[in-house]
Amino acid sequence: MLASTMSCSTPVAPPRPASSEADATRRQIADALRLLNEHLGPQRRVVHAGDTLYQAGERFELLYVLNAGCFKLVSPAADGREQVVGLKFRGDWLGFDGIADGIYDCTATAMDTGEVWMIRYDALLAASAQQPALLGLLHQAMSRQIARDRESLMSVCTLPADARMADFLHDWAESLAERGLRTDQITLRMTRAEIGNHLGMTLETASRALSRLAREKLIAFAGKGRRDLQIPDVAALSAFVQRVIAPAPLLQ
Amino acid sequence: MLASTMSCSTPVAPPRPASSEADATRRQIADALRLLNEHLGPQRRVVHAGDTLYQAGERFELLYVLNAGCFKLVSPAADGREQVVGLKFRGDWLGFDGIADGIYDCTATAMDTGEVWMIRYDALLAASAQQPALLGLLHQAMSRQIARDRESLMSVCTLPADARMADFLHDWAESLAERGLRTDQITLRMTRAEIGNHLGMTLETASRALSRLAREKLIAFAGKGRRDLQIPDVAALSAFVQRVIAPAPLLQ
DNA sequence: CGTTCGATTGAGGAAGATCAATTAATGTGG
DNA sequence: CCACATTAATTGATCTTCCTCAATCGAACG
Repeated sequence: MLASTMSCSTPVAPPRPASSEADATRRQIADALRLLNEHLGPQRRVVHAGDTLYQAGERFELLYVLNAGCFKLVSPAADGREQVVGLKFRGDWLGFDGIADGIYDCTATAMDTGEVWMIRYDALLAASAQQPALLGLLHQAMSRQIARDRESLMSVCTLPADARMADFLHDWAESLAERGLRTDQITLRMTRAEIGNHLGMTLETASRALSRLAREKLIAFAGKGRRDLQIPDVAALSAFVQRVIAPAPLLQ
Repeated sequence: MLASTMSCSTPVAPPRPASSEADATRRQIADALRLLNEHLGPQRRVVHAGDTLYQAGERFELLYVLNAGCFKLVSPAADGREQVVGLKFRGDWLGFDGIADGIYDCTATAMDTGEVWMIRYDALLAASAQQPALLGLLHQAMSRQIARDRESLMSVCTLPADARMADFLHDWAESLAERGLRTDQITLRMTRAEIGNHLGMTLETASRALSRLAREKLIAFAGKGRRDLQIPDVAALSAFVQRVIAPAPLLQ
């Protein structure tokens, strides 16, 4: 299955025994996918970097569940502003924003080779009459998304640029870890401009933040370009965030 | 019914014929409440300013639908940070964040006298077997919330402080208008610190932003205190946002 | 009537945006 | 395969915005 050969980071066994929490998440994802597969036999679609699943403004019909690869969600405003509002990994659902008004309001673009399962919303509802657990999956995924979006908002609202970048990388690495992918070697498939946009800073500030984190050995650039990076210690990233928040815990 | 006597703004007929769009929203809300009432006969609860429906960390059991009044949602981070992640008005649902893990992860506090309907999540699911429209309501509300949260993120990420404040006031006014409440006289039931927190700025910056908007006649302070304010022209607020975004559309 | 809390306003400083130049990576046509 | 064009990333210099610190004012409350 594609899941084991595609992803944003090199998809081999995790470098260290995954925590039980990460294990739980991975099992949850596997169970969810199995359930969907058994009861809906969803149509598959292989995507390549740059492919879009749907565009803002299109009529909503399908939800997508990501089996491999990674996606970005870009939301356009009427006035031309664009915002990277989210990143999606294996097990994540896409398209919820279309349910309310029958129109997607962002664009989902693959950043990587991957595979998505297409779920007709009406078919899902119909099938969930027989199999209520399907509904549980949907609600859980939507609920999680709401919670995750709030964390993004908090990050942007309460952290300075460097910490925001650290928090972002931490989340990314954790998302990979939860899925059993290695986190010591990840590839950001976004430009500095896109990362900056997502984090509410300019591309220059994003670049500088990465440079500073590298200078402090919290990350390291692998490969030739500066898109592959290495996170020696994921926990050190959140420690950095904490340190920035805590004003002066020393001497007192 | 309480709906007609309580709200964040003086609850009389709208000052001008509501747009058909606002009408549609109002009808949608009324229909949704009727449906919930008929099929679930939800228990009611009257709340007063400061009451909480649930706290972050509590076990999830109930969803709430707001019939009157307004609420704020505050999300606490492990490290002590707090973020006002949303504001809720009549017709809005509260508690979605609890579905995924069975635990609420924010605190819902009334900012006003109001009435909420309590919906047992399991009862809702059970009832929706007979009445699929109930499920539609739930999904629509969750989907809308996801879309709205993204708009918040975009506002924080792309707008300078003044425009962010203008956008915030515009959204607030529009939320009231959609519900048939007057928008020319609204009461912000939050301190400057809370508003600033929600918008990712300090309380001083929030205060200055309000002062500047007042200086430009986009808002006016009513009453004696500075919590009641008047929005002579809601559209002018979004025009202001546009003006800030557009670099220099003149002469060229 | 004083106390307290919230709001406003000012002055100074710091974080981040903008402008600009340089370098590195990628792609293209010869 | 190389020269060249193009796009992304980095870094520096400057300027703006916003934060921080502080003082003052106003309203609400006991």
